[in-house]
Amino acid sequence: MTAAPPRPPGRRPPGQVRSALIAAGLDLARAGGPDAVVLREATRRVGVAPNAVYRHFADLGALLAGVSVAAMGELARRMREQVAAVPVGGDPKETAIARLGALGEAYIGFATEETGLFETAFAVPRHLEYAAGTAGDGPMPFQLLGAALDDLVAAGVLPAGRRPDAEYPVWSCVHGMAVLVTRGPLRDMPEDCVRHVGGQLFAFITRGL
Amino acid sequence: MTAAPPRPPGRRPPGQVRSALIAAGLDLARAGGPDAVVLREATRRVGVAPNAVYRHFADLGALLAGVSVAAMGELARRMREQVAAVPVGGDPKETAIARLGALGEAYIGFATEETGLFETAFAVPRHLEYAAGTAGDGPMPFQLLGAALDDLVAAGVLPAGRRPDAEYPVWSCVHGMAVLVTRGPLRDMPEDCVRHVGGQLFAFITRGL
DNA sequence: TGTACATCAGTGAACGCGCGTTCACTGATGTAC
DNA sequence: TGTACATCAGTGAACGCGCGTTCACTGATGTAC
Repeated sequence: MTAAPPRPPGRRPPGQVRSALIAAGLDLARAGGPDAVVLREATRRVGVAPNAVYRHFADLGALLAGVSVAAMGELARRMREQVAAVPVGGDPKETAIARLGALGEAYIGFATEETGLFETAFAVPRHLEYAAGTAGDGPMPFQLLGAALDDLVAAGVLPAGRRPDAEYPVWSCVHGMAVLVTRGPLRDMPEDCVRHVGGQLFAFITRGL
Repeated sequence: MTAAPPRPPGRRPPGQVRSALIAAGLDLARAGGPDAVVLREATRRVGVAPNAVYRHFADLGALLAGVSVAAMGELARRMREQVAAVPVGGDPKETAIARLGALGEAYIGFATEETGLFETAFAVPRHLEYAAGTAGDGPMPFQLLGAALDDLVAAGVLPAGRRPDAEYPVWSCVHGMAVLVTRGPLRDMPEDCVRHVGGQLFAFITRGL
């Protein structure tokens, strides 16, 4: 687990060590959450001396921040995928609602299946990236939710007067359930029960909008 | 910060060291969350040798669990207080709704003002205590929410058919907002903005019920 | 009432651990003349 | 085209730190006879 394939010491192609450190950090985060992202272990996995990190990051915090952003990008990627899989061409109202549901399912699915990454994504304050939108190769979760809500308004499901700041209640619901179910008191609720509660939550949200 | 008043070494009244360790752990948790609950620092504050802990707890995990339960009890106490402050005798519907609002406000207030304790309360899985109800000197948060929902049914606000498991969506909403606002991406949202979003969330919940 | 003894909450000293970080260095790469 | 030199990504060794835990101990408290 701690050994990297034996590598001749020396210089690597530019940028490779940096991205390898992020990747190793992601693996550590996947397995153990943000606290498991540890400088020395990351360097061991990359096959590099511990202090080599400082050529690419100011300190451990900077590395962790990079890992956190990557984890958030991974969540966003998954949300984008799942929303893109919603069939188009049917009733616009139903399509818009289904898109919102797909976002929520992706969010909770990611939290459930990749709990360590999920935690890591929220472990470091990265206000700028979240607000500005694209930290990866596409819109981030908050923007995706905003777009889905705009669709709901366009489809006539959500009254325009309730649109402003509607992100927050919806996000709160879904994030709260994700946290309660993965790290909170509901953490070992059986899976079908989680599914049931998830469906209930979705009904609750659509009523609330 | 690390010094305790000089104390003659030796035996203390029974149970005192144990509760002092929990109290010291709570102080550490208050200031720095669950990761700050550290065995040696707790013993320093109590004025006792580090290994004295093992007379009262199996290990650090057991101490942390005790601190966690105490923190959860503190949250519950605050919720009970705030719900008891809701004036009675008016319209039963409005009273029942106001009680639910008081619970939510207490929850988010606690998360905001005592973020370290809030995190610590949820840091350790204590399924038994949560499920069984009273870990402190009164009902725990989950039971309080259940009672408030029962009141809503009795007052005719919440249709009885939607009562079963209604705890989960509501809890998710409130918990999610508490997390997002204290440790999540919204962590340094200005206070009046948080208040606004909180009100919006409450409206969202009452619509959803 | 007095005495022997078990219990038990405390002590001091030490253990090994893995961590983040700093230092002075080396040697390859790329650039200026 | 060749040579001197700056840049920079890597190295090995060491630093101090605070942690959780274990060990053999001591001395007061409470109990049995």
